Amino acid sequence: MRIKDDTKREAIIEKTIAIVFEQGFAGIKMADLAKRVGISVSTLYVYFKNKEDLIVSISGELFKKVSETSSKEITEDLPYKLKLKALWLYWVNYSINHTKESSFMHQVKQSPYFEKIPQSILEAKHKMGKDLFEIGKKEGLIKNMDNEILASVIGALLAEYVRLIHDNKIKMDQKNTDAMFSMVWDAIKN
Amino acid sequence: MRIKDDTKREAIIEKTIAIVFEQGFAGIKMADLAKRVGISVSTLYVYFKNKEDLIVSISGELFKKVSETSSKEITEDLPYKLKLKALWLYWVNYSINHTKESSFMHQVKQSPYFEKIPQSILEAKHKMGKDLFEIGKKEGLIKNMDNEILASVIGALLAEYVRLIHDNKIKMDQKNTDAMFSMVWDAIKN
Amino acid sequence: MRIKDDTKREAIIEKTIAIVFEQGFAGIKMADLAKRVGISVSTLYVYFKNKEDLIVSISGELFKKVSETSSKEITEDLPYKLKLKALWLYWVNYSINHTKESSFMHQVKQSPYFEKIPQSILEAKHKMGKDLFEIGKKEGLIKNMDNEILASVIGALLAEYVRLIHDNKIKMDQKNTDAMFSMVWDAIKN
Amino acid sequence: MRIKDDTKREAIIEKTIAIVFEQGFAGIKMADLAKRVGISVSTLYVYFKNKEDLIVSISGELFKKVSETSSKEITEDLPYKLKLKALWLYWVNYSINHTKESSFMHQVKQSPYFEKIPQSILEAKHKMGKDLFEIGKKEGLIKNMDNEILASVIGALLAEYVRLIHDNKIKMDQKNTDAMFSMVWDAIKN
DNA sequence: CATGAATGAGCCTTCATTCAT
DNA sequence: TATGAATGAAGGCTCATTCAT
Repeated sequence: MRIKDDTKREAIIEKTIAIVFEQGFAGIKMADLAKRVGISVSTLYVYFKNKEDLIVSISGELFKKVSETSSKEITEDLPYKLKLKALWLYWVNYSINHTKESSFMHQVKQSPYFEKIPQSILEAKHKMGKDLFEIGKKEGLIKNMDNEILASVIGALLAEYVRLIHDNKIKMDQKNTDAMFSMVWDAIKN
Repeated sequence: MRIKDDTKREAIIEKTIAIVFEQGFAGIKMADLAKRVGISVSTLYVYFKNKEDLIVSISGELFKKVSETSSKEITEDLPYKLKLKALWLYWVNYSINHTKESSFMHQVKQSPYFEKIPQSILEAKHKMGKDLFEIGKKEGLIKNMDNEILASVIGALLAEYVRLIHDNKIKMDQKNTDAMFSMVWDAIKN
Repeated sequence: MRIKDDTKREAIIEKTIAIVFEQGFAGIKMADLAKRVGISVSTLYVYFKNKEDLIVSISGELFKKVSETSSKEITEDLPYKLKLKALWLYWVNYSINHTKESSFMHQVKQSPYFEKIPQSILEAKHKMGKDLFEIGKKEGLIKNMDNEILASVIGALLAEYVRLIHDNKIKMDQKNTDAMFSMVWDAIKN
Repeated sequence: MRIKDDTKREAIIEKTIAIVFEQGFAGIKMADLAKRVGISVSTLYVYFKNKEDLIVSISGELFKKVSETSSKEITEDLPYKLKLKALWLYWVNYSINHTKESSFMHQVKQSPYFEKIPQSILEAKHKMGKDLFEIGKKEGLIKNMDNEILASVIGALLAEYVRLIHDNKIKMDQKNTDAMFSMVWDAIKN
């Protein structure tokens, strides 16, 4: 018996993300997806139980990967603000270079599928932010606000910056990036 | 002949907004909507040409109303920061008190329906922001950035605040509101 | 109380015929028709019981009028062939000058509505043809065939000629008309 | 995987033609059709893209088949008139034995679907007639008229004959067929 | 008589999912 | 595992006709 083809699974994921980027979740039609991947509809169901499983699985994997790699980006021996900026820059770069994946995650967050993602995966992401914010607050560098708020604010401004760049409203150069981060920093600094 | 009931149109709009709040645009089923309103499906088509017309019409009316009323909120004789804060507060209050409408508008912005809204309606909204920002920049009070960016940042933070409140992550009290606005102000101030 | 307006009835009939000419029977939408006439849908139902009644009534009136006027065209003191040609010319002219009415009658004949037309009206039409053919056959001028066949053949060639003219495949000039009639005559003459 | 059943496609076509024969194009209801064939409605859409595709495809196939087989009927070594008569007889027979298909083609010609039939298919049909008429005209046997007219006349008389037979107004025997063809011939001969 | 609102009954089409090989 | 066929369950929209003033 043939073994499930990992390449095929990757292809399905890639095309799904592409479709969501282009047309949103409502744009995922199992038949279209299969055609884009170059397999038959039924084969889709060999790799994913159903449409929801497809989306939730992809979401989980994306969130997991992002939180894993970004936690590695935290360079220990840097002043707090620069440490944050490094992370911020990493995120901006990731978002720009992985536009489709970012878009996917963003859309998932506002969709009913988000609740179906295993809590464990999301917690890892929260943990990292929590640690970082607690340090900043303890050192009196950033506002003493709920982590959720701080994360939201940073996330929102990040998303806006990326959106503006993607829509060609502004360029992503040193100046704009610095300006945008200074807004972020000014917003949360004490 | 039977008299056209203006209440009926209002009811359709109200229920539509409620559905979108609960289940997003994909949740609008003409049959369900009709049932909720207490009319027959075909009657829906007496008031709106089709589903798209329903959504776009409602969107247009919402944006129009919001830009009209909020422009009235700009109190002339107040220092710039307070003027902005007053407007910000108005928006926060509007968003909180009109959660569903806000959610509707937010969702429209990210949907393909947004492009179908008559340009004239959206321009009015842009105009107000533009005027306000130009003054602030001329007086050297806020960062000399593209209006689009400033509006995005303020909008994003506003949306986040409202979302946090709605999700019961934080309370909407004087302290939090002030803190949030200070983040906004710090982000854009010079 | 206002009296049923004969002008209005005529207008309905005229517009119905126009619609059928442009889009066939399937193209008759009561709402469209009303709009074209400039009255409300319900008013349509004041003048005609329903859609079928509308079509059947119009058909009946058209067939009646045509058989009445064309029977007047039979000039008594002419040789048989010329008598027939005169009638043929009258029909051709009528068809050309009343393209829409002709088209309507033609379409009715092939529709289920045809059977609903009162037999009495159609008989008058048959009678005229019958008389004419009987004379021709008695005098040995035309083929001794069933009247139905003769009428069909003449009618078919007439319709074709009119169609060709209407589609601009040929012009309606003396030459073509003569040629066409000679085909008719050659076809049925003894 | 289940094997696609060619019989099924044929069945759909057959039932469609039957419906059109009985009730015209307006009588085609996808649900009824599916029930007649004994499949589900959605299966219909596996074989044909939509209703229009169903009708146009069937039309195309019918016209193609007819023009192919009838062109084979032209026996080379026969005097012109007899060659024409052979073809005419073939058509009459075809029309009688394929009443429903003939009716379908006749109705398509007068419907908006006709324009959707690939030009290439129709051209083959035209070509055959053209060749035949040109020979006749060159030899001075038939009237020097536009091919379109000649074809129309023959077609119209053919259709009438078939209609009369089908409606039981006359029988299809040697005598009537000969008489009818003699009308055709007399109409077009020089 | 005149009318605009209201509606029920249909009809076409889409699509995720399952079947059967 | 892989697949094309098959389908049930919707969902959007149309339209002739009736209602109520």
